[in-house]
Amino acid sequence: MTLSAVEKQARKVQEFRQRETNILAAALELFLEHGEDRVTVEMIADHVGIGKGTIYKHFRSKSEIYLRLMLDYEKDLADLFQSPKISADKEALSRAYFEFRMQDPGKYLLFSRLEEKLIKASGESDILGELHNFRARNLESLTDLITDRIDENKLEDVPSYFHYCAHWALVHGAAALYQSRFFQEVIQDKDEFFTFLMEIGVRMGNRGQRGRNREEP
Amino acid sequence: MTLSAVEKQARKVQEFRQRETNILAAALELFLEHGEDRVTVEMIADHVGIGKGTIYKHFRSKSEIYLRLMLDYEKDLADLFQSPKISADKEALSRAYFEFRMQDPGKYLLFSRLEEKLIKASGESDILGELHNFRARNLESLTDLITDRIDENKLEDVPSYFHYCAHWALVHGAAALYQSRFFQEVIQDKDEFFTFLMEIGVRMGNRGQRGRNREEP
Amino acid sequence: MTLSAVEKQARKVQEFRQRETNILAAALELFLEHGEDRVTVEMIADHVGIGKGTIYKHFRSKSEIYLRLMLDYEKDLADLFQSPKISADKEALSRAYFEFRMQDPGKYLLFSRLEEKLIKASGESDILGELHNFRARNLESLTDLITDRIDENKLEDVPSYFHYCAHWALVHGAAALYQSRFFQEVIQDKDEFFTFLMEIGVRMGNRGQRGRNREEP
Amino acid sequence: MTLSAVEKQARKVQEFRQRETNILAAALELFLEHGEDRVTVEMIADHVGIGKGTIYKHFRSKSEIYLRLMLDYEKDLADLFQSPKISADKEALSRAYFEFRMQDPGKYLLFSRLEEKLIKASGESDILGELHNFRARNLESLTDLITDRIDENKLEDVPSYFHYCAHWALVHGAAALYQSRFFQEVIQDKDEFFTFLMEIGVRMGNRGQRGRNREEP
DNA sequence: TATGAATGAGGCTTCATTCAT
DNA sequence: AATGAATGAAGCCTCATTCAT
Repeated sequence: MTLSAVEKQARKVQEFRQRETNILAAALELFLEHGEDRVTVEMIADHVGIGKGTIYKHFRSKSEIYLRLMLDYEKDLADLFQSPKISADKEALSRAYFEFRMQDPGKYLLFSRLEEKLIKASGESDILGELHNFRARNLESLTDLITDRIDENKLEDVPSYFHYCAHWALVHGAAALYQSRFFQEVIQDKDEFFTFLMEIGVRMGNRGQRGRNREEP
Repeated sequence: MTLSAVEKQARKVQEFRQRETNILAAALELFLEHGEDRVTVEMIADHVGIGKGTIYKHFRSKSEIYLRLMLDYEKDLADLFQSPKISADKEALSRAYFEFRMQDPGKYLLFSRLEEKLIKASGESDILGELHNFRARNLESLTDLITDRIDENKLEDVPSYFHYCAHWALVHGAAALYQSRFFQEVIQDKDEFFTFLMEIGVRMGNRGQRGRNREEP
Repeated sequence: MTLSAVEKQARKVQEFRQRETNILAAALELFLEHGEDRVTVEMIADHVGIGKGTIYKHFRSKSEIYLRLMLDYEKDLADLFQSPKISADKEALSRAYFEFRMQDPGKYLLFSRLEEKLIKASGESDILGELHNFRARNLESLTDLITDRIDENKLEDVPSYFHYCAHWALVHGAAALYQSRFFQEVIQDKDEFFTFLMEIGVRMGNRGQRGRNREEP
Repeated sequence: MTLSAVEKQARKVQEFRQRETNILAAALELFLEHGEDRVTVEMIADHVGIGKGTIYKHFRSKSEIYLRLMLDYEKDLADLFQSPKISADKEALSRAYFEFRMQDPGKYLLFSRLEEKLIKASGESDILGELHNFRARNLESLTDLITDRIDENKLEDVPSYFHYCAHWALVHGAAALYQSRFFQEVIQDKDEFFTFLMEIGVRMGNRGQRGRNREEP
């Protein structure tokens, strides 16, 4: 009987967590579909099938939903950076990073936008501290990887952040391109094009040849 | 006297036009400073020193201000593409484009954001048609330029939009990078870095060498 | 014709001011009737016959309505203190002050409550500064009056604020008593009683006789 | 075993009562610190260390907590009125009453506020009946005391409620004065001042001398 | 044409109270 | 009896847009 009580308690907690997950999922879905500004807290609640007030048991404000979503996404990215398979291989990592962002460019850009928004709204307060710490840690491991490659003369000898920032820029732009209504009509062969773009990204900053062209005589 | 009446009329028209310019300038300034969502029509009017209603004599809605601003910016870009000096030289054009966007990344990203917003808000209606037509025309001339270079074996033989889209992506990412609060702390030598990035952009997609390659014979 | 334009403008301003007055009057009436917490901004608007938003053209927040009401009331009181007839006669002033507060005890207590509320809500910010300055100025003139009377040996020789604070306390209590549902049933002859109380207030702190006892040998 | 069951039952009841006391104490503390409007039922529960729902096993509503608190306070006052030592001596009683209210003016005013609030909120329903009965009983004994003193020619010959109501007013005002942010800066010597005020209260309404009169032979 | 007062839909958030476990 | 998650009414405030002058 005591066990059953414990079980019940556990189930309750479980359900509560599940609800949080549901809220986040619903919010994300709606944000992606309509844009975060056109999604109200009430819409999210309705979409989950709960009351408006319940959302505020889980999140202090709409902004906190933004934040949680961003954090979760950044954590997923961290897993990538820590994955033993690829975290040691600069090219593999480049590709994995590219693919991570591009597997849902809308999501990536959503978070990009949210970050700006939160920064603007929060004035000086350091709401995004945790997020930025996270990201900084991700980049640290990169620095090592890049420094090694520079020492091996494979990468151009510039500050290591040149390399990863350049890569970040290309990937970010790729996502924006992917989402752009205008370019959607221009880019007829998406797969081919983004493969092309990814290869540029992978080789970008290589010594003696910036780009992916190894078979040069 | 009739002349004076004509003159008066002309002055009036002149003033009216000037006011429009002022509104746009004020709007742009405020959007950049506070973010478009936190700028009200009233703020714009106050900043120009006119009444709120007057703005609606010039623009049907706040969105139309967005649109006009975007259009004007795109026109400036068109001037670049038509400039005889650089429109024939792919590298020069690349650089000029990069610099055009990066001379005020905040502005560029503002319009990027506004475009998304308008698309989301307008549903299916084709508000941005004019803008997109404009842009398409700009790209057309590019296509020729690129095709020629491909024929000369200078550029990789892929559809020409591969080239300019890749370039667009990099530039877009560069702007985002420039504006990012997080990366502002990472990138210590902005000038150097963005020169590095521009050079990547300029050579990107070149045959036999993707990127800039100094030690090439 | 120019005149008529000017007149129109003046009338507009006049109407705008009138509306503000109406809002304040409506707010006061409703606050007194239902208690400030049970009165919504919408109720006030409805009572005036205007839209909710209009209220916010005149006042930044509900609190600012509180504040304006309090300030207006305090100004009325200031007129009393500056009135040449009574401002020189301590007893007359006492009576006038008593009567001022007691002519609408509910109003007085409303403002008393609002003051507490604003202080609690505003944390450290000095919203009530203007109000308190006002009041302080009112008290200054009192200090002189009282000092004189002390020198004439008419009032007990204690710090002058002893006198006016004691008086304040009695008047405040009188107002509370007047409004109290419980004491409304106890006090059968209101006029007589409050006259009695006022006389106590007037003589309070007199030398050799605290109270209104004239028939002392 | 039966005994133990009885004991258990007794302990349960005991604990239940204790919890009620705790709730009331926590509520009072929080109301005093933050103001009753800014204290939620949840805050009270947290402060006691129990669940929010439990509070509703003890009190039907938040208002009922108000009521119980007020009643308890009024009971404490009743003890004073019934205390044999002072209940026979009008002056001692005056002082004791003054001190009772002034030993925690914030508490006194809190209940004063709550009473108004409940009256306003309850419309016509007689929620405060019990409280008022209580209070009326307290005053009855006073009436006798005062009547005696009037017969002895010590107090002015006015309805006895004149005397105690006047006193009530002064004490109430004293409490308000004590709590007032504005007067806190004015009154530099609190102890001295409130002693002064109390003495006024004690002698108030005395025959031939209203107030304390030191130079009496 | 210029104005700016008026509007009211709509968004976010709070919190007393309920109720299933 | 105890719990605390869920609820939704209700309140405050914003702001794009309209319209009478």
